[in-house]
Amino acid sequence: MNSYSEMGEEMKMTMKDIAKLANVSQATVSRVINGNPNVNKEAAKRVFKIIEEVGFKPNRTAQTLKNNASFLTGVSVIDISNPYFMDLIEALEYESRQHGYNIIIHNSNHNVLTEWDNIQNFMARQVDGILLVPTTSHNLSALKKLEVPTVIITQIKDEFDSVAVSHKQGVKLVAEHLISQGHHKLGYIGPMHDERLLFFKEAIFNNGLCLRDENIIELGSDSNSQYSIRQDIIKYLDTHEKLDFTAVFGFNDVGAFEFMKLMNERQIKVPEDIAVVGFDDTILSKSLSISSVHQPIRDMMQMAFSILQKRIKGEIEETPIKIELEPSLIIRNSSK
Amino acid sequence: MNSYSEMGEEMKMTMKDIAKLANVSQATVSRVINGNPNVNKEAAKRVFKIIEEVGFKPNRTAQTLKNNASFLTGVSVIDISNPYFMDLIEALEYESRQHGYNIIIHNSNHNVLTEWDNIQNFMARQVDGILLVPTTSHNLSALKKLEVPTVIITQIKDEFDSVAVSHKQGVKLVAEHLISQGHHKLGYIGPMHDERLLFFKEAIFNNGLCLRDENIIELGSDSNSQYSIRQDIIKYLDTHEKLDFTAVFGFNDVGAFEFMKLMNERQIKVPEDIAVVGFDDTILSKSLSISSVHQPIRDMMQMAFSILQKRIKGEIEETPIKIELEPSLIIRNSSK
DNA sequence: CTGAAAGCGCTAACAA
DNA sequence: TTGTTAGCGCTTTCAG
Repeated sequence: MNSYSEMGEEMKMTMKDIAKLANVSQATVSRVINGNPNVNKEAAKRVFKIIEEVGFKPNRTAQTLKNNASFLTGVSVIDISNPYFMDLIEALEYESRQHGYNIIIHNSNHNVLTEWDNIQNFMARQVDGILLVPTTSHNLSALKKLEVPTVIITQIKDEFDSVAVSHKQGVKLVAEHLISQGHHKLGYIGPMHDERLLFFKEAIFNNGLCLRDENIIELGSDSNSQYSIRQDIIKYLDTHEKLDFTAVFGFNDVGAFEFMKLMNERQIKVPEDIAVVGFDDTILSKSLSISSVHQPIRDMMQMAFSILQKRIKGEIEETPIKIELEPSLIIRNSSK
Repeated sequence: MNSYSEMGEEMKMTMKDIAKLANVSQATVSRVINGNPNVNKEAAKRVFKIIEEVGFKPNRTAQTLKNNASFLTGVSVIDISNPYFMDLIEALEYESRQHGYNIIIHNSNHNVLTEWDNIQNFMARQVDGILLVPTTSHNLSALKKLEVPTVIITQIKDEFDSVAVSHKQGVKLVAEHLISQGHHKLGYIGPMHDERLLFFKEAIFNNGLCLRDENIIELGSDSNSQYSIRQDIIKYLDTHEKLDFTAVFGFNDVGAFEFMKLMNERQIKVPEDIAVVGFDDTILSKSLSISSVHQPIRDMMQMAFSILQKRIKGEIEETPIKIELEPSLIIRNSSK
């Protein structure tokens, strides 16, 4: 009976234990595991056999400490309950697995302080890189100083590698679609300071129309939970007896979705009375058949990860890489 | 001089650096950080100041190695694209953050091998514990041998701490609800081997009725993606000219949801022609107003995490803790 | 109160 | 082809 199985409670094996069992030095075990060719075939075979038998796995923590590489990536998103970011996470879990990486996921909840906490935690955990959906630009300069490989996702930010869809183009598609459907009075659901609002106004203006302030259903920019979005829309509806627009654009699917549900509840017909278009093309727009701007999430995350990898390996020059993909508009029942 | 400092990249600070700057030994820095009271107030203040100034964070990897505690938890779920598991992940991210833990999330994709990979990876990463939504019971005995603190979630498994909702009770609520609505011919959407099917049959039988085999829309048990579920349902619909049931129970929301959408597409009225009930009460059932069995996810994950913590600290006896919560049925338009 | 030193599990010179 | 050894950054005796 081997000494390792003598105890009822088997201790966690280390290379030292394997070495003893295989009658080699611990360094040789390390060599075998790391595929170093300068090892006697017989010895290697012995080592492999033992490893197999006892199910040994090298301690990644020790490797991280020694190699200064953790194969960990930190991911911070602004709202984990939004299906869009869930899709992002799904894609990232897949993508990182393909490359032997693991991810640590954090929700910043639209909170700048929490986001900074997240970043600090990533650093303490020795992540090799960070993928960030930033709350605002608030933490970016401090993050830059940390000099940790970082790719900003879903937004394009100065001085950072960034992968995103062109919001401007996506919003333009929405505006032109609605206008081409004969809508002249448009509305918007979303935060005031969002670039999608600016682009929407711009696109409308370029078509000889304009977006009236009264037709903006403002959402609080910090608390974008489904519940608070619903409340914000209700507040608007309660203070506006009659809606002065025939088509509305939700800056994201959650906004469009909640609006859609409220319309249903109030017996207002979509698209007959009001057309609705969302953004992100999540399960929300798919389920209620809401037109929405589609983002190629898989591609985006694949690119983001690939850039991050290159950055980690130092394979690319310092100038930030900006990738802006073209979105497409998926037209569904809510706007035709 | 290595390539990093040549490139002007500031090296990562260590306790040694802080010690030098504060004119104390590295051990003292460690004491200060860990709140050891036996440190000169002045010295401590100096150390704190430096730490603050340079933004030092102790290396968690080194701590893990030394302390044999990582404050990492491994989470493996069977289908990350299912909103139900996304809700689970959201709750776990929140819960673990509250306790200073981080989670590593893996998708096993209903694949036993992938699940075992995930577990191996968790071990290599030195997680303090594992939260597992098991694919099958296949890996459980091997997992047991690893002697790592583990809590099984969403299912109750022998020999393991488990936290779940009573599937039996949930399914019973569904059956009784449908029957009380006057439905005598019932259908089921889901895998053949799932316990929910057994419980459904049982509950129906206890009400003097039975579930006919022809009314089972079988879903492949290994590939539960939204797409394949849809395909399975389509296959059934294509081979059954007329549906011989007036109410159907989807073993999860994805099944109910896809069925619902197909009914809409084929102009079959819900609930007039067919009533639909799902399971999990996810955003899917909420969006299409499908009745569904609600699971108290936040509570479940809170309990699961709490048990895991106690297990990690060795605060509880060896006999597994089983927690089975009562589900509730949320009745919506799809069945009334 | 404080510093020196051992060691967590691993990798990578360096010798042999 | 091997073993010995020196750390990676940290915590914790053990002396002083």
